[in-house]
Amino acid sequence: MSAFKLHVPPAVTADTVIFTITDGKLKVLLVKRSRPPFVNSWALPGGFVRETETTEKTALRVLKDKAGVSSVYLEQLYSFDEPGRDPRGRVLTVAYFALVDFAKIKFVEEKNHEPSAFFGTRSLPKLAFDHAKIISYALQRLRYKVEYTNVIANLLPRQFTLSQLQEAYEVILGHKLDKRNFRKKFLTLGLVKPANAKVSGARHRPAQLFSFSKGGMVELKRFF
Amino acid sequence: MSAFKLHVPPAVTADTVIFTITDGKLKVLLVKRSRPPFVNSWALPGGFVRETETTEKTALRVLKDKAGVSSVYLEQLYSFDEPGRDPRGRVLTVAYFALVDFAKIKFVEEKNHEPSAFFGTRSLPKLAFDHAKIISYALQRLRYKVEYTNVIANLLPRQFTLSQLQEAYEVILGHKLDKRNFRKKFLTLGLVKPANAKVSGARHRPAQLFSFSKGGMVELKRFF
DNA sequence: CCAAAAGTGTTGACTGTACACCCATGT
DNA sequence: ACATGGGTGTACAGTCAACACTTTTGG
Repeated sequence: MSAFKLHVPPAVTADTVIFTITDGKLKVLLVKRSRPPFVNSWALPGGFVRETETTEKTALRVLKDKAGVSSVYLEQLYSFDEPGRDPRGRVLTVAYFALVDFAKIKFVEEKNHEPSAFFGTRSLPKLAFDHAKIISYALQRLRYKVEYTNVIANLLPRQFTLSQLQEAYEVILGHKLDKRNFRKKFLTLGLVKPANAKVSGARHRPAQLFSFSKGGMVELKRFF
Repeated sequence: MSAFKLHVPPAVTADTVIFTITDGKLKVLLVKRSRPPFVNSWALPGGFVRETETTEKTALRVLKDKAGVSSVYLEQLYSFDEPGRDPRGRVLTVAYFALVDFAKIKFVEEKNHEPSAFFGTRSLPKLAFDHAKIISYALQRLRYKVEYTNVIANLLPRQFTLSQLQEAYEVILGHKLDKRNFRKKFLTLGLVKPANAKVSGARHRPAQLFSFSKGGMVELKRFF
Protein backbone atom coordinates (compact mmCIF):
# COMPACT_ATOMS: atom_id res chain seq x y z
CA MET A 1 0.00 0.00 0.00
CA SER A 2 3.03 2.20 0.48
CA ALA A 3 3.74 4.69 -2.29
CA PHE A 4 7.46 4.09 -1.95
CA LYS A 5 8.77 1.21 -3.93
CA LEU A 6 12.41 2.13 -3.98
CA HIS A 7 13.49 0.51 -0.76
CA VAL A 8 12.05 -2.19 1.41
CA PRO A 9 11.54 -0.42 4.69
CA PRO A 10 12.37 -1.98 8.05
CA ALA A 11 9.57 -3.39 10.15
CA VAL A 12 8.47 -0.96 12.84
CA THR A 13 7.56 -1.75 16.41
CA ALA A 14 6.92 0.20 19.58
CA ASP A 15 8.20 -1.03 22.94
CA THR A 16 7.26 0.56 26.23
CA VAL A 17 9.13 0.71 29.49
CA ILE A 18 6.37 0.89 32.06
CA PHE A 19 7.62 2.18 35.39
CA THR A 20 5.81 2.01 38.65
CA ILE A 21 6.72 2.06 42.32
CA THR A 22 5.74 -0.69 44.78
CA ASP A 23 7.38 -2.35 47.76
CA GLY A 24 9.67 0.63 48.02
CA LYS A 25 11.19 -0.24 44.66
CA LEU A 26 11.14 1.16 41.18
CA LYS A 27 9.80 -1.55 38.90
CA VAL A 28 9.38 -2.28 35.23
CA LEU A 29 6.74 -4.41 33.57
CA LEU A 30 8.06 -7.35 31.57
CA VAL A 31 6.26 -10.05 29.64
CA LYS A 32 7.41 -13.58 29.12
CA ARG A 33 7.67 -14.38 25.45
CA SER A 34 5.66 -17.34 24.32
CA ARG A 35 7.07 -17.53 20.82
CA PRO A 36 10.39 -17.25 19.04
CA PRO A 37 12.61 -15.48 18.91
CA PHE A 38 13.71 -15.52 22.55
CA VAL A 39 10.96 -17.91 23.67
CA ASN A 40 10.62 -17.86 27.44
CA SER A 41 12.80 -14.81 27.82
CA TRP A 42 11.43 -11.75 29.47
CA ALA A 43 10.94 -8.73 27.25
CA LEU A 44 9.43 -5.29 27.20
CA PRO A 45 5.80 -5.17 26.23
CA GLY A 46 5.54 -4.02 22.64
CA GLY A 47 4.26 -4.85 19.24
CA PHE A 48 4.26 -4.10 15.57
CA VAL A 49 2.59 -0.90 14.44
CA ARG A 50 -0.65 -1.63 12.67
CA GLU A 51 -1.51 -0.01 9.42
CA THR A 52 -3.57 2.77 10.85
CA GLU A 53 -1.46 3.36 13.91
CA THR A 54 1.26 5.74 14.87
CA THR A 55 3.95 4.31 17.10
CA GLU A 56 2.46 6.26 19.99
CA LYS A 57 -0.90 4.60 19.44
CA THR A 58 0.81 1.25 19.44
CA ALA A 59 2.44 2.07 22.74
CA LEU A 60 -0.92 3.10 24.21
CA ARG A 61 -2.57 -0.06 22.96
CA VAL A 62 0.11 -2.19 24.58
CA LEU A 63 -0.23 -0.22 27.79
CA LYS A 64 -3.93 -0.94 27.83
CA ASP A 65 -3.55 -4.61 26.98
CA LYS A 66 -0.70 -5.43 29.29
CA ALA A 67 -1.21 -3.14 32.24
CA GLY A 68 -4.88 -2.31 31.90
CA VAL A 69 -4.31 1.42 32.16
CA SER A 70 -5.38 4.06 29.73
CA SER A 71 -4.57 7.56 30.86
CA VAL A 72 -0.93 7.54 31.70
CA TYR A 73 2.15 9.63 31.30
CA LEU A 74 3.80 8.45 28.10
CA GLU A 75 6.92 9.89 26.52
CA GLN A 76 8.92 8.87 23.51
CA LEU A 77 12.36 7.71 24.53
CA TYR A 78 14.53 6.83 21.58
CA SER A 79 14.50 4.78 18.41
CA PHE A 80 16.66 1.70 18.04
CA ASP A 81 17.56 0.15 14.73
CA GLU A 82 20.95 -1.47 15.11
CA PRO A 83 21.28 -4.28 12.63
CA GLY A 84 20.97 -7.63 14.34
CA ARG A 85 18.88 -6.39 17.22
CA ASP A 86 16.11 -8.71 16.05
CA PRO A 87 17.20 -12.05 14.58
CA ARG A 88 14.23 -12.05 12.22
CA GLY A 89 15.50 -9.12 10.22
CA ARG A 90 15.49 -5.35 10.20
CA VAL A 91 13.30 -3.99 12.92
CA LEU A 92 13.19 -0.40 13.98
CA THR A 93 11.65 0.06 17.39
CA VAL A 94 10.47 3.35 18.77
CA ALA A 95 10.80 3.02 22.52
CA TYR A 96 8.50 4.84 24.92
CA PHE A 97 8.42 5.08 28.63
CA ALA A 98 5.37 5.32 30.82
CA LEU A 99 4.85 6.26 34.44
CA VAL A 100 1.95 4.68 36.27
CA ASP A 101 0.62 4.86 39.78
CA PHE A 102 0.73 1.23 40.92
CA ALA A 103 -2.77 1.52 42.37
CA LYS A 104 -4.18 2.17 38.89
CA ILE A 105 -2.77 -0.96 37.35
CA LYS A 106 -5.13 -3.76 36.54
CA PHE A 107 -3.23 -6.80 35.45
CA VAL A 108 -4.88 -8.24 32.43
CA GLU A 109 -4.46 -11.95 32.97
CA GLU A 110 -6.48 -13.43 30.18
CA LYS A 111 -5.75 -16.89 28.92
CA ASN A 112 -4.33 -15.78 25.60
CA HIS A 113 -1.99 -13.30 27.20
CA GLU A 114 1.60 -13.94 27.91
CA PRO A 115 2.49 -13.90 31.59
CA SER A 116 3.70 -10.56 32.79
CA ALA A 117 5.23 -9.25 35.99
CA PHE A 118 6.96 -6.26 37.51
CA PHE A 119 10.66 -6.54 38.19
CA GLY A 120 12.76 -4.25 40.34
CA THR A 121 15.12 -2.25 38.17
CA ARG A 122 18.03 -3.56 40.21
CA SER A 123 17.10 -7.21 39.77
CA LEU A 124 16.17 -7.63 36.16
CA PRO A 125 16.25 -11.07 34.53
CA LYS A 126 18.03 -11.73 31.25
CA LEU A 127 16.18 -9.84 28.60
CA ALA A 128 15.31 -10.47 24.98
CA PHE A 129 16.61 -8.35 22.09
CA ASP A 130 18.37 -5.15 23.19
CA HIS A 131 15.79 -4.55 25.87
CA ALA A 132 18.32 -4.28 28.65
CA LYS A 133 19.83 -1.34 26.83
CA ILE A 134 16.44 0.24 26.32
CA ILE A 135 15.61 -0.04 30.00
CA SER A 136 18.90 1.44 31.04
CA TYR A 137 18.31 4.32 28.69
CA ALA A 138 14.83 4.81 30.14
CA LEU A 139 16.19 4.79 33.66
CA GLN A 140 18.72 7.41 32.81
CA ARG A 141 16.05 9.60 31.25
CA LEU A 142 13.77 9.15 34.23
CA ARG A 143 16.50 10.06 36.70
CA TYR A 144 17.33 13.20 34.78
CA LYS A 145 13.78 14.21 34.38
CA VAL A 146 12.65 13.91 37.97
CA GLU A 147 15.36 16.39 38.87
CA TYR A 148 13.96 19.31 36.95
CA THR A 149 10.27 18.56 36.37
CA ASN A 150 7.30 17.34 38.32
CA VAL A 151 6.90 14.13 36.25
CA ILE A 152 7.16 12.11 39.38
CA ALA A 153 3.55 13.09 40.05
CA ASN A 154 2.58 10.37 37.59
CA LEU A 155 3.98 7.65 39.80
CA LEU A 156 1.97 8.73 42.83
CA PRO A 157 -1.67 8.89 43.78
CA ARG A 158 -3.32 12.29 43.49
CA GLN A 159 -2.76 12.89 47.18
CA PHE A 160 0.32 11.73 48.98
CA THR A 161 2.39 12.46 52.04
CA LEU A 162 5.71 14.22 51.80
CA SER A 163 7.36 11.04 53.03
CA GLN A 164 5.87 9.12 50.12
CA LEU A 165 7.09 11.77 47.72
CA GLN A 166 10.53 11.70 49.24
CA GLU A 167 10.65 7.93 49.08
CA ALA A 168 9.73 8.06 45.38
CA TYR A 169 12.69 10.35 44.74
CA GLU A 170 15.01 8.19 46.78
CA VAL A 171 13.98 5.06 44.96
CA ILE A 172 14.51 6.67 41.58
CA LEU A 173 17.70 8.53 42.34
CA GLY A 174 19.13 5.68 44.32
CA HIS A 175 20.18 7.63 47.37
CA LYS A 176 18.73 9.06 50.56
CA LEU A 177 17.65 12.66 50.83
CA ASP A 178 17.57 14.91 53.85
CA LYS A 179 14.05 15.15 55.22
CA ARG A 180 14.10 18.78 56.32
CA ASN A 181 15.75 20.07 53.17
CA PHE A 182 13.46 18.02 51.01
CA ARG A 183 10.32 19.45 52.57
CA LYS A 184 11.66 22.98 52.51
CA LYS A 185 12.41 22.67 48.80
CA PHE A 186 8.97 21.54 47.79
CA LEU A 187 7.10 23.89 50.03
CA THR A 188 9.06 27.02 49.20
CA LEU A 189 8.99 26.24 45.47
CA GLY A 190 5.23 25.90 45.76
CA LEU A 191 5.28 22.64 43.81
CA VAL A 192 2.93 20.96 46.22
CA LYS A 193 0.06 22.26 48.29
CA PRO A 194 -1.49 20.74 51.39
CA ALA A 195 -4.82 18.97 50.96
CA ASN A 196 -7.21 19.17 53.86
CA ALA A 197 -6.85 15.58 54.80
CA LYS A 198 -4.51 13.54 56.89
CA VAL A 199 -3.58 9.91 57.02
CA SER A 200 -4.34 8.38 60.35
CA GLY A 201 -4.59 4.78 61.49
CA ALA A 202 -0.91 4.14 61.76
CA ARG A 203 0.63 3.97 65.17
CA HIS A 204 2.32 7.32 64.91
CA ARG A 205 1.49 10.92 64.28
CA PRO A 206 -0.87 11.29 61.28
CA ALA A 207 0.66 12.66 58.11
CA GLN A 208 -0.55 15.66 56.15
CA LEU A 209 -1.61 14.89 52.57
CA PHE A 210 -0.43 17.03 49.68
CA SER A 211 -1.10 17.27 45.98
CA PHE A 212 0.85 18.86 43.15
CA SER A 213 -0.23 22.45 42.62
CA LYS A 214 0.04 22.50 38.83
CA GLY A 215 -1.66 19.94 36.65
CA GLY A 216 0.66 19.81 33.65
CA MET A 217 4.38 19.47 33.27
CA VAL A 218 6.44 21.98 35.19
CA GLU A 219 10.08 22.61 34.34
CA LEU A 220 12.50 24.25 36.68
CA LYS A 221 16.18 24.77 37.07
CA ARG A 222 17.04 21.43 38.55
CA PHE A 223 16.29 21.01 42.20
CA PHE A 224 18.71 18.37 43.45
CA MET B 1 12.38 -9.21 1.89
CA SER B 2 11.04 -8.51 5.33
CA ALA B 3 10.04 -11.54 7.37
CA PHE B 4 6.97 -9.72 8.66
CA LYS B 5 3.95 -10.00 6.47
CA LEU B 6 1.31 -9.06 8.98
CA HIS B 7 1.37 -5.33 8.56
CA VAL B 8 2.62 -3.04 5.87
CA PRO B 9 5.20 -0.97 7.67
CA PRO B 10 5.54 2.77 7.23
CA ALA B 11 8.30 4.09 5.02
CA VAL B 12 11.31 5.21 7.05
CA THR B 13 13.45 8.28 6.47
CA ALA B 14 16.14 10.14 8.36
CA ASP B 15 16.23 13.94 8.41
CA THR B 16 19.08 15.92 9.86
CA VAL B 17 19.13 19.36 11.38
CA ILE B 18 22.63 20.58 10.65
CA PHE B 19 23.62 23.48 12.87
CA THR B 20 26.55 25.76 12.38
CA ILE B 21 27.53 29.25 13.43
CA THR B 22 28.50 32.00 10.97
CA ASP B 23 27.98 35.75 10.74
CA GLY B 24 27.28 35.76 14.45
CA LYS B 25 24.18 33.65 13.89
CA LEU B 26 23.10 30.10 14.54
CA LYS B 27 22.18 28.60 11.19
CA VAL B 28 20.55 25.50 9.78
CA LEU B 29 21.17 23.86 6.43
CA LEU B 30 18.14 23.59 4.17
CA VAL B 31 17.74 22.19 0.68
CA LYS B 32 15.33 23.37 -1.94
CA ARG B 33 13.13 20.53 -3.08
CA SER B 34 13.18 19.86 -6.80
CA ARG B 35 10.32 17.39 -6.82
CA PRO B 36 6.93 16.89 -5.32
CA PRO B 37 5.67 16.95 -2.75
CA PHE B 38 6.46 20.51 -1.70
CA VAL B 39 8.38 21.33 -4.90
CA ASN B 40 10.43 24.49 -4.43
CA SER B 41 9.90 24.54 -0.70
CA TRP B 42 12.88 24.45 1.59
CA ALA B 43 13.29 21.32 3.64
CA LEU B 44 15.71 19.56 5.93
CA PRO B 45 18.25 17.38 4.18
CA GLY B 46 17.19 13.78 4.51
CA GLY B 47 16.34 10.64 2.67
CA PHE B 48 14.89 7.18 2.75
CA VAL B 49 16.85 4.52 4.59
CA ARG B 50 18.39 2.09 2.17
CA GLU B 51 18.15 -1.61 2.65
CA THR B 52 21.46 -2.04 4.35
CA GLU B 53 21.40 1.18 6.31
CA THR B 54 20.47 2.15 9.81
CA THR B 55 18.83 5.53 10.18
CA GLU B 56 22.06 6.85 11.61
CA LYS B 57 23.95 5.75 8.52
CA THR B 58 21.38 7.51 6.40
CA ALA B 59 21.90 10.67 8.38
CA LEU B 60 25.66 10.42 7.93
CA ARG B 61 25.31 9.85 4.22
CA VAL B 62 23.13 12.92 3.87
CA LEU B 63 25.60 14.92 5.92
CA LYS B 64 28.37 13.90 3.57
CA ASP B 65 26.37 14.58 0.43
CA LYS B 66 24.82 17.86 1.40
CA ALA B 67 27.43 19.49 3.60
CA GLY B 68 30.55 17.62 2.55
CA VAL B 69 31.52 16.74 6.10
CA SER B 70 32.18 13.34 7.52
CA SER B 71 33.29 13.41 11.13
CA VAL B 72 30.74 15.41 12.96
CA TYR B 73 28.79 15.44 16.14
CA LEU B 74 25.53 13.62 15.40
CA GLU B 75 22.78 12.85 17.87
CA GLN B 76 19.38 11.29 17.46
CA LEU B 77 16.66 13.79 18.21
CA TYR B 78 13.21 12.28 18.00
CA SER B 79 11.04 10.21 15.71
CA PHE B 80 8.04 11.71 13.98
CA ASP B 81 5.20 9.69 12.53
CA GLU B 82 2.06 11.76 12.77
CA PRO B 83 -0.35 10.68 10.07
CA GLY B 84 -0.49 13.24 7.30
CA ARG B 85 3.01 14.57 7.83
CA ASP B 86 3.87 13.37 4.34
CA PRO B 87 1.13 13.61 1.70
CA ARG B 88 2.44 10.52 -0.04
CA GLY B 89 1.55 8.21 2.81
CA ARG B 90 2.83 6.88 6.08
CA VAL B 91 6.36 8.02 6.66
CA LEU B 92 8.21 7.68 9.91
CA THR B 93 11.21 9.94 10.12
CA VAL B 94 13.96 9.60 12.64
CA ALA B 95 15.33 13.10 13.09
CA TYR B 96 18.97 13.74 13.96
CA PHE B 97 20.85 16.86 14.72
CA ALA B 98 24.43 17.62 13.83
CA LEU B 99 26.87 20.27 14.97
CA VAL B 100 29.52 21.40 12.53
CA ASP B 101 32.28 23.95 12.61
CA PHE B 102 31.47 26.22 9.69
CA ALA B 103 35.06 26.16 8.53
CA LYS B 104 34.82 22.41 7.91
CA ILE B 105 31.86 22.64 5.59
CA LYS B 106 32.41 22.06 1.90
CA PHE B 107 29.29 22.84 -0.01
CA VAL B 108 28.70 20.14 -2.51
CA GLU B 109 27.30 22.01 -5.46
CA GLU B 110 27.13 19.38 -8.12
CA LYS B 111 24.76 19.70 -11.03
CA ASN B 112 22.45 16.94 -9.88
CA HIS B 113 22.18 18.31 -6.38
CA GLU B 114 19.35 20.39 -5.16
CA PRO B 115 20.36 23.91 -4.13
CA SER B 116 21.10 24.24 -0.46
CA ALA B 117 21.82 27.12 1.89
CA PHE B 118 22.17 28.01 5.53
CA PHE B 119 19.38 29.99 7.14
CA GLY B 120 19.50 31.82 10.45
CA THR B 121 17.28 30.07 12.95
CA ARG B 122 15.43 33.32 13.47
CA SER B 123 14.67 33.85 9.82
CA LEU B 124 13.59 30.52 8.44
CA PRO B 125 11.57 30.31 5.26
CA LYS B 126 8.34 28.33 4.98
CA LEU B 127 9.29 24.70 5.35
CA ALA B 128 8.08 21.47 3.82
CA PHE B 129 6.41 18.70 5.83
CA ASP B 130 6.64 19.17 9.61
CA HIS B 131 10.20 20.37 9.34
CA ALA B 132 9.52 23.61 11.19
CA LYS B 133 8.48 21.53 14.17
CA ILE B 134 11.56 19.34 13.89
CA ILE B 135 13.84 22.36 13.82
CA SER B 136 12.18 23.93 16.80
CA TYR B 137 12.57 20.67 18.67
CA ALA B 138 16.24 20.53 17.71
CA LEU B 139 16.78 24.09 18.87
CA GLN B 140 15.25 23.32 22.20
CA ARG B 141 17.47 20.27 22.62
CA LEU B 142 20.55 22.23 21.63
CA ARG B 143 19.78 25.02 24.09
CA TYR B 144 19.34 22.56 26.90
CA LYS B 145 22.38 20.61 26.06
CA VAL B 146 24.86 23.45 25.84
CA GLU B 147 23.95 24.33 29.40
CA TYR B 148 25.23 21.17 30.98
CA THR B 149 27.68 19.64 28.53
CA ASN B 150 30.59 20.72 26.39
CA VAL B 151 28.82 19.86 23.07
CA ILE B 152 29.34 23.39 21.93
CA ALA B 153 32.93 22.37 21.20
CA ASN B 154 31.62 20.82 18.00
CA LEU B 155 30.55 24.19 16.63
CA LEU B 156 33.97 25.74 17.10
CA PRO B 157 37.43 25.25 15.68
CA ARG B 158 39.84 23.26 17.82
CA GLN B 159 41.31 26.46 19.20
CA PHE B 160 39.23 29.50 19.93
CA THR B 161 39.21 32.63 22.03
CA LEU B 162 37.01 32.96 25.06
CA SER B 163 35.15 35.72 23.25
CA GLN B 164 34.32 33.34 20.42
CA LEU B 165 33.15 30.75 22.91
CA GLN B 166 31.02 33.29 24.70
CA GLU B 167 29.53 34.48 21.45
CA ALA B 168 28.62 30.91 20.55
CA TYR B 169 26.72 30.60 23.81
CA GLU B 170 25.02 33.93 23.34
CA VAL B 171 23.91 33.06 19.84
CA ILE B 172 22.47 29.74 20.95
CA LEU B 173 20.89 30.88 24.17
CA GLY B 174 19.62 34.11 22.67
CA HIS B 175 20.89 36.45 25.35
CA LYS B 176 24.05 38.22 26.41
CA LEU B 177 26.30 36.82 29.11
CA ASP B 178 28.54 38.64 31.53
CA LYS B 179 32.13 38.53 30.33
CA ARG B 180 33.84 38.27 33.68
CA ASN B 181 31.50 35.64 35.07
CA PHE B 182 31.68 33.67 31.86
CA ARG B 183 35.45 33.46 31.88
CA LYS B 184 35.60 32.66 35.56
CA LYS B 185 33.16 29.78 35.08
CA PHE B 186 35.09 28.10 32.32
CA LEU B 187 38.47 28.58 33.83
CA THR B 188 37.61 27.47 37.34
CA LEU B 189 35.67 24.45 36.03
CA GLY B 190 38.72 23.51 34.03
CA LEU B 191 36.64 22.95 30.92
CA VAL B 192 39.06 24.81 28.73
CA LYS B 193 42.82 25.18 28.85
CA PRO B 194 44.98 27.86 27.28
CA ALA B 195 46.89 26.93 24.14
CA ASN B 196 50.25 28.54 23.65
CA ALA B 197 49.11 30.74 20.84
CA LYS B 198 47.46 34.09 20.50
CA VAL B 199 45.48 35.78 17.80
CA SER B 200 47.11 38.96 16.67
CA GLY B 201 46.57 41.07 13.59
CA ALA B 202 43.44 42.79 14.77
CA ARG B 203 43.72 46.38 15.84
CA HIS B 204 43.33 45.60 19.50
CA ARG B 205 44.98 43.54 22.16
CA PRO B 206 45.71 39.98 20.97
CA ALA B 207 43.49 37.26 22.38
CA GLN B 208 44.64 34.10 24.08
CA LEU B 209 43.59 30.89 22.35
CA PHE B 210 42.02 28.02 24.29
CA SER B 211 40.93 24.49 23.60
CA PHE B 212 38.61 22.15 25.45
CA SER B 213 40.49 20.07 27.99
CA LYS B 214 38.53 16.82 27.55
CA GLY B 215 38.00 15.21 24.18
CA GLY B 216 34.66 13.47 24.65
CA MET B 217 31.35 14.54 26.07
CA VAL B 218 31.44 16.08 29.51
CA GLU B 219 28.32 16.40 31.63
CA LEU B 220 28.02 18.74 34.57
CA LYS B 221 25.42 20.17 36.79
CA ARG B 222 24.23 22.92 34.51
CA PHE B 223 26.39 25.98 34.35
CA PHE B 224 24.08 28.83 33.39
C1' DC C 1 46.70 59.15 20.08
C1' DC C 2 42.53 56.87 19.18
C1' DA C 3 39.45 52.98 18.53
C1' DA C 4 38.58 48.39 19.58
C1' DA C 5 38.28 44.25 21.90
C1' DA C 6 40.99 41.67 25.72
C1' DG C 7 41.52 40.98 30.22
C1' DT C 8 40.78 41.23 35.32
C1' DG C 9 38.17 41.10 41.39
C1' DT C 10 35.09 42.21 44.79
C1' DT C 11 30.77 42.35 47.09
C1' DG C 12 26.12 41.11 48.48
C1' DA C 13 22.33 37.98 47.70
C1' DC C 14 20.94 33.64 47.45
C1' DT C 15 20.98 28.64 47.57
C1' DG C 16 22.46 24.22 49.24
C1' DT C 17 23.80 21.31 53.04
C1' DA C 18 24.48 19.53 57.43
C1' DC C 19 22.47 18.46 61.52
C1' DA C 20 18.94 16.74 66.33
C1' DC C 21 15.01 16.98 68.75
C1' DC C 22 9.91 17.10 69.94
C1' DC C 23 5.10 15.56 68.41
C1' DA C 24 0.95 12.80 67.77
C1' DT C 25 -0.74 8.52 67.47
C1' DG C 26 -1.83 3.25 68.16
C1' DT C 27 -0.95 -0.61 70.80
C1' DA D 1 4.70 4.07 78.47
C1' DC D 2 6.84 3.05 74.40
C1' DA D 3 7.66 2.52 69.57
C1' DT D 4 6.96 4.60 65.22
C1' DG D 5 7.25 7.75 61.70
C1' DG D 6 5.75 13.01 61.27
C1' DG D 7 7.20 17.38 61.64
C1' DT D 8 10.29 21.55 62.41
C1' DG D 9 14.90 25.78 62.25
C1' DT D 10 19.49 27.45 62.17
C1' DA D 11 24.20 28.31 60.81
C1' DC D 12 27.93 27.87 57.56
C1' DA D 13 29.72 27.28 53.01
C1' DG D 14 29.46 27.66 48.30
C1' DT D 15 27.61 29.58 44.21
C1' DC D 16 25.56 33.22 41.36
C1' DA D 17 24.94 37.95 39.69
C1' DA D 18 26.04 42.60 39.29
C1' DC D 19 29.29 45.82 38.16
C1' DA D 20 33.90 49.37 35.58
C1' DC D 21 38.31 50.11 34.54
C1' DT D 22 43.08 49.05 32.57
C1' DT D 23 45.78 46.74 28.82
C1' DT D 24 47.54 45.87 24.30
C1' DT D 25 47.46 46.29 19.81
C1' DG D 26 46.84 48.33 14.68
C1' DG D 27 45.96 52.12 12.10
